[in-house]
Amino acid sequence: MKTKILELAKDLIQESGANAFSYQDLANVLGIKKASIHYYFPHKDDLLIELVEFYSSELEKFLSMISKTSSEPDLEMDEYLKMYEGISSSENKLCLCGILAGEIVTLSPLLREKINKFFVLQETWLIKILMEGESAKKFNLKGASPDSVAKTILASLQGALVIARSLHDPSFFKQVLKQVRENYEK
Amino acid sequence: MKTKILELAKDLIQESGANAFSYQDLANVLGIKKASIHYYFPHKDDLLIELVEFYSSELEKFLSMISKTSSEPDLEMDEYLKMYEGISSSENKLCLCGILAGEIVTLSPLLREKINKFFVLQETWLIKILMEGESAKKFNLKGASPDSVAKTILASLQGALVIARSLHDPSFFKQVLKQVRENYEK
DNA sequence: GTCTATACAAAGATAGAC
DNA sequence: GTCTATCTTTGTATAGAC
Repeated sequence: MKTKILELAKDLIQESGANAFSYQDLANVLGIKKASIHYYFPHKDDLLIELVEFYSSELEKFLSMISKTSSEPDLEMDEYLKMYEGISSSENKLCLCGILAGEIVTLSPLLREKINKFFVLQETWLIKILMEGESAKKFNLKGASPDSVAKTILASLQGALVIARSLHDPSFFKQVLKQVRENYEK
Repeated sequence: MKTKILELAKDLIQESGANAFSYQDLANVLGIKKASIHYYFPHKDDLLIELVEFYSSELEKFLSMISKTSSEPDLEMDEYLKMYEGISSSENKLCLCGILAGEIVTLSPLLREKINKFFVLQETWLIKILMEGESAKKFNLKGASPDSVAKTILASLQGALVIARSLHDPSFFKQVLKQVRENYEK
């Protein structure tokens, strides 16, 4: 049940954010009473923290899976971008940490840290891949630092998710994605 | 007083979002009772709609002011990007419509339309400037369409605002900004 | 582990006095 | 226009029975 709660909370928050979703929403879908959810997560913050940890560990697994499956930087980057495409094509959802970052001011200090680690994790991974791709002559950063390009890719993807969803325009995301590749492709 | 309410609501929402701010918050700062705010804006949605209209008209004025002051596309673009830098350097704030877009699922249909018009307004302006810059041989879009580049600039800036604020790292925004220029500079 | 019941606070909103 | 007072609903949370 604990896992079911986390999975559902993830979906609901990716749609509405942390402030607009409630234990009642969870209870309605799961067919239990909201008091029962407090058994697993006494405070909402407990749930949010565990959720971000869960989400981050999923990402971590995904990123290391990529590196094992395909050893070519360009293919690894493709897999990474495909992950974002998946979020964009799932109706009405954003990246969990992207939507939470928009609410960051209203969240607890510990939760903020966890969210920030999520971004740093991606940035670090991107830098690594970009450097590998450059060394292997697969990428061309056109004089920019891997650091700058990594940050820009991350920002573009997160921003594109938000705007594309708002506009109900999946092609918005796709166009940005295509343009993002220009930052590192030869 | 109506203007004061709008100005304050703008600040509060740019920090916390529409769902996490209340009439009580406004009343506390303005030194009046929350019932008094209902006199100006019977429903919260009324306030939000008028606020987005207000914010969009400010943007519209700003964009046409740019075009009158400096007639060079590259300088106009600089002014536009400076506006975003201003948001990023104002502690804890995002673009009003950026933060609302993150909450879009929880907002009224009319409000959604207004928010979307805000993005379209910027995109349209960016396309125009990019095309002018290309014609004047000031910009180089490297084979990409003005449309794609405009969407990417918009997404990058909005995403960078969110992440930079979350990380408490103004340099994150600055690095992305520098990289964004690579999309159109010669 | 899930329930009922309940406490407590906050939010959006309205009525009517001044 | 602003106030007091009040209503209604919702959200977070806890106590204690089963």
